[in-house]
Amino acid sequence: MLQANYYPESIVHRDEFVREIASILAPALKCDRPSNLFIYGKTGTGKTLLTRHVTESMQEIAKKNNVPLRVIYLNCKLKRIADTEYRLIAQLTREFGRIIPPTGLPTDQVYSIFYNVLDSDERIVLLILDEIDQLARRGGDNILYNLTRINSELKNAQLAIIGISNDLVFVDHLDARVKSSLSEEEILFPPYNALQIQGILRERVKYSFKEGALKPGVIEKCAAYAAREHGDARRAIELLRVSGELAERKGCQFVEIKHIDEAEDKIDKDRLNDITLNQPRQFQVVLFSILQLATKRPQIITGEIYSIYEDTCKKIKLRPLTQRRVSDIVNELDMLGIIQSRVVSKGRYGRSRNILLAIPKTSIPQMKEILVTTLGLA
DNA sequence: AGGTATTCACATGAAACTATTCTCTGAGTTAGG
DNA sequence: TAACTCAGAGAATAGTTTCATGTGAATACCTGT
Repeated sequence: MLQANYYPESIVHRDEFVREIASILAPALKCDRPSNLFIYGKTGTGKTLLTRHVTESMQEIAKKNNVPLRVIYLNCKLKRIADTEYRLIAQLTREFGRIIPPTGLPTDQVYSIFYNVLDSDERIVLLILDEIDQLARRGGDNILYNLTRINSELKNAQLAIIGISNDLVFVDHLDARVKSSLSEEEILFPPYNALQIQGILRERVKYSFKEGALKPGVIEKCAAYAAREHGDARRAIELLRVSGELAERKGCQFVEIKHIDEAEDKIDKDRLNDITLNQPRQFQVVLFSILQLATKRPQIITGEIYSIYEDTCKKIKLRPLTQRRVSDIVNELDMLGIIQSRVVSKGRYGRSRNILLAIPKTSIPQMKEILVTTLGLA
């Protein structure tokens, strides 16, 4: 019950935003095109949740009143679904019941199929693009440009876009035209504070824990922990869930504060192991090289990594990648939060990236172990 | 001493390439009328 | 002649390589005092 994809009935501490979103989108219920809406805020602040909540209830009302309203939700980060221009349009077209192959067609052809289905009936379409920043990053902004302009080509249907992003500066990098039309309306979601997170947790606890299963202070501690991490409610919920599982597995009657610490530890470890196991081979080799170096000294630079990396490749008979690519891989490991890197100039001695391991020392041996076995290093 | 100019060791960007998966098209083939 | 088969052309994509250009400050190299 306490899972990330579970959408609660009631929404706590966000009434004003519900109202705001609803009022912006309201014209859709009268068959008018609402303004495009752009919502941004950090992860776990309820952006997606609220948007879906509002649009879902709108859909119900529309159904009752026979308004031809269609809401489409797409997460642009989903690999192989909607993360490129072609796939996005293809997926949209599929939403209208057409079958579009995953590859093989020219993009403009898919566009025109999409125009046709979309325009085949009179209707209002609300397109929710979650993590829209990913889309713009990978595909450039002409996808968004095309989408925002689409209305002028439609005769019957009308399309409004709701963009959701957790990158706060994302809009600034957009083309000015796209920017202005995409954010006709803007809403900023602030992070929750500890008190609000407590409220959210209490609400959820009602459904997923037995009465009195939590020792006093547990919720407070969870909330405090999450608030420290920029008010991410999702994290708080996950923490509570894992604590519950741990307590249960140990046969404890109550969830206690110590379970939270254990849970925190477990979540981190699981995440790390998961990443290490599921990365492509080349990533694993790079990571292994970093680990090798990191045990010797705290600060590492790109050049050192590359030479160790080359040696390792030789050992396991893997064709080494170029330095250029390894540099990118290091960058991606940074994104994943395994390392922390910073570009520094060391004057006469060049310019490089200073790399620090961002994982607890205690889990290094375990990670190494995993890598050694999966890579087949003797 | 103070001021420029160099220089290192990569970073960062853009374009082009490779291999894979998939569609569409049209020529050639086959089977039935 | 209609239906079928199958090779070839063309797309999209992920993951790279190639080529080109950028960069910040510790040093080297002046210059005039």
